[in-house]
Amino acid sequence: MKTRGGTRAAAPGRPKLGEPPRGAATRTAAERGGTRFVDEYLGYLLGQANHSLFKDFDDIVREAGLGSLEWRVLAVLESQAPISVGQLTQDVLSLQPTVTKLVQRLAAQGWVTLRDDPADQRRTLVAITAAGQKKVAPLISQAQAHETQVLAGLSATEVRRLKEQLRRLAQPG
Amino acid sequence: MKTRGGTRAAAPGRPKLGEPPRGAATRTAAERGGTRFVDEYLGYLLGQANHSLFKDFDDIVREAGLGSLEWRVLAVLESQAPISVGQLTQDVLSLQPTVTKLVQRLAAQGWVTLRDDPADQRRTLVAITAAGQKKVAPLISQAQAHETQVLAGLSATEVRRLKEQLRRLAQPG
DNA sequence: CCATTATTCATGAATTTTCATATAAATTCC
DNA sequence: GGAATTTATATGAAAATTCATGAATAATGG
Repeated sequence: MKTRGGTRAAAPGRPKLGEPPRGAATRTAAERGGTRFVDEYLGYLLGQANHSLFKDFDDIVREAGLGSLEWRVLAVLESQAPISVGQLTQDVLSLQPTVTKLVQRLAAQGWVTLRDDPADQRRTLVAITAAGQKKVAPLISQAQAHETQVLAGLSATEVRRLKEQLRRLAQPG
Repeated sequence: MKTRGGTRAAAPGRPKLGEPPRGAATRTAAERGGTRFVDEYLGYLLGQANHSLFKDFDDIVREAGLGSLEWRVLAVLESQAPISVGQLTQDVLSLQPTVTKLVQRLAAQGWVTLRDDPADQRRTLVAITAAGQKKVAPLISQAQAHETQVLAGLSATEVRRLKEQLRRLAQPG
C-alpha cells in the first residue's frame, strides 16, 4: 500500500530559487548550476559505471537462482583448490560471518563442501562440488561472453593493459 | 564459539594432484597452473580494485556512524534539490523498498525530510536538512581529500579524461 | 467522463547481513 | 611445558535488505 502518514516533516529550510544566495560553500546544486558533488566524485562515477556494465549479467545470475554473492563465491571456488573461509572472505569482499553462513547455505544445497583444514584445525576449508561446478559452469560461460561484449571496443592489447592496471590498483599498496 | 559439527560433508571428488588430468575444460586451477577464472574476469578485477581504493574511506564513513548506503544517500542529497524516492534509488544503486526504509530512518534522525510531491502525489520527495548537511559536510571534505590522494599519480587532464570515460560507461547505451 | 492500465511508493514477512561475542586451535612467552 | 595471547571461525540477536504485494495517484483509451 501507500498508506501515507508516517514519518513526515515540514519542508526543508532550503531557500527557494531566486532568493539571494548565501556563501559559495553553502549554495545548493541549482544555485551552482546543477553541479552535484557526486557527479564529480570518483567513487560515485565508478559505482554507476560498474552498475551499468554489470546490471545485465546480474539479472542473468538472478534468473539462474543465485544471489550475486553466491555467484561470486562459486565463481571463485570453481577454479580453485579448497580455500579457507578467511581467504574466501577476501576474495568475495564480504564479512566473515556473512561468508560463514553463506557457505553453510551453499553446503546445504550441495554446491560446496566444508571440512576442517588438517593443517590448522581452526580453519574450515571450502570446496566446490561437482554439483556446484555444474551450477556455475554456464554462468561462467555467460560471464565471459558478456565481458567480451563489454570490452568489444578494445583491442586484445588494450584489454591486457586494462586488466593489469586493475590488478595493480587492487594491490594492498 | 566454534562448536563444529553442523553441515559437514565428505571431501570433494576433486582429483588429487598428480592424478591424470581430464579434459582441459575441466582441469582444476592447480592443474592449469593456478589460473583462476576470476583472476581474468573484469567484474572481479573491478570489484577488487574498487574495494582496495575505497576501503579506507569506507572505514571513515563507518567511524562517522553511517553505513555506506546512508553515506551515498546523503552525499547525493547534499547538493541536490529534493528528489523522488525513485530517482534516489537510481542514484544510490539500490532497490526501492531499501531506499524507502532507509530514508525513513534518516528522517527519524532528522537528516532528511519527506513530503509528497505537489506535482505528483504518488511521489515522495526527499530533501536533506541542515542537520543532514552538517553530518555529511566533513565526510565530503574527506572524500575529496581521499580522492585527491588516490588520483595523485594522474594529471588534471588525465583525471578529467578518466571521469569522462566513466560517465560514458555509465550511460544507458 | 469512466474504466483500464501504468507508475510510484509503502509495508509485512522472509531472508540475509551485521554486530558482538564465544569457542577452539595455534602461537608466543616466560 | 603451561599460561597468556593471537588467529580463525561459528553463532545468537539485532538490524537491514529483499520479495511479494497492496494502495494511491496518474495517464490512457474508449
